[in-house]
Amino acid sequence: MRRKGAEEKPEASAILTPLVSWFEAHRRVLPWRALDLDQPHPDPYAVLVSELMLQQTQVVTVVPYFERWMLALPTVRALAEAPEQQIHKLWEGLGYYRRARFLQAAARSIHEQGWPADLEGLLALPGLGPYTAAAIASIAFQWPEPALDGNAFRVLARLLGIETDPKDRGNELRTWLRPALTAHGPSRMTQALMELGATHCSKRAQCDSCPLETDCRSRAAGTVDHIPLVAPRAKVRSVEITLIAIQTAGQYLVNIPAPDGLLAGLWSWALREEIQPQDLKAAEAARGYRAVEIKRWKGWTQVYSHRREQVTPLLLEVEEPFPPTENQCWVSAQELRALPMGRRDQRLRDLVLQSGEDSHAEAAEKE
DNA sequence: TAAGCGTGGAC
DNA sequence: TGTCCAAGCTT
Repeated sequence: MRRKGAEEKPEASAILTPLVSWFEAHRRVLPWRALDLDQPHPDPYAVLVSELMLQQTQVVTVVPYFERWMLALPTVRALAEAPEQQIHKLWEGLGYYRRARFLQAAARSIHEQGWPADLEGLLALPGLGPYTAAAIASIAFQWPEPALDGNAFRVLARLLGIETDPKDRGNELRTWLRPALTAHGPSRMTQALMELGATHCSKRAQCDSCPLETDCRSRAAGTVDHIPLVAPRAKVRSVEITLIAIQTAGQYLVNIPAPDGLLAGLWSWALREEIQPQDLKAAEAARGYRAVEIKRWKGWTQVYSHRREQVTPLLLEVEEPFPPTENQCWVSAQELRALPMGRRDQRLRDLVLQSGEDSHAEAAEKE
């Protein structure tokens, strides 16, 4: 009896040959990408950094972060020895901030024990899952380990006409793909698949200029737009929050980073959930200080992966600093600027500091 | 196993 | 002012 699927597939190295020549003709220049894809990468650390940054993040977003990171922390050792505040500042705005800490933990492991000698060793590094470990194996070290990201799954599902969720067939697809890595070069083959998925074979496919068009089963069957099958997503919870900057005499009250949870490792403003701005004064008075509202800006919607916030930003002033709670402290404007914050809190920081500059300018004009 | 974890691009 | 998704991983 034939097992459905596996035996019916064409040989990978043959069917993917046009993809390789297309890639060599059209491949993008990326700051982490080696020129010679036949050799091990001259800087495996650059591959490690890029792959962590690229998790769930588009190339165009990563490029400037990668450039800054490599200038500031050009080696495994530099990263291993860097203060946590620095790595979060370099990561500020990129999202999924756990990745920055995982990256440093991985660098510390490599600094102490050297690079792993096999895929299993890479997989044991913090922050490296099946995709990232295989990507580093193939791109940095030329080991024939197929790296299947969303792009590769989409390309292969369409090429082979897989109408179920291709992520459920990862082992089978990796086994099928491995000979193509050996034949065409692990680094080249891995990057060619992802590059096609990111450019031509994206969600809205551009089949006319695809090097695999003639062999693509979903193209022949007219099912390109229905493949890959995607699992339904979880609902996003909506909350209303008031985001509060409290200032006095050039000092600002901020929350010290939490060790886990949303925006872990980042600084933030005081925040009241489900409290309407008009009720805020009473709420603040109950905490033992009297605040004067200086400014209230137009709100916005802050979207996270699993949470949606209606943000009302507010600037309050107190007459003198009061003792902060355990997880808060007062900082100067200069210190404030240096703190790593998520986008929501960056946004209020920009408003507050701009407001401060404006009032100074007004004061200067009146003199 | 399913939920938690950010942000911005493309439409 | 919405939806879908991106070079996914951890717990």
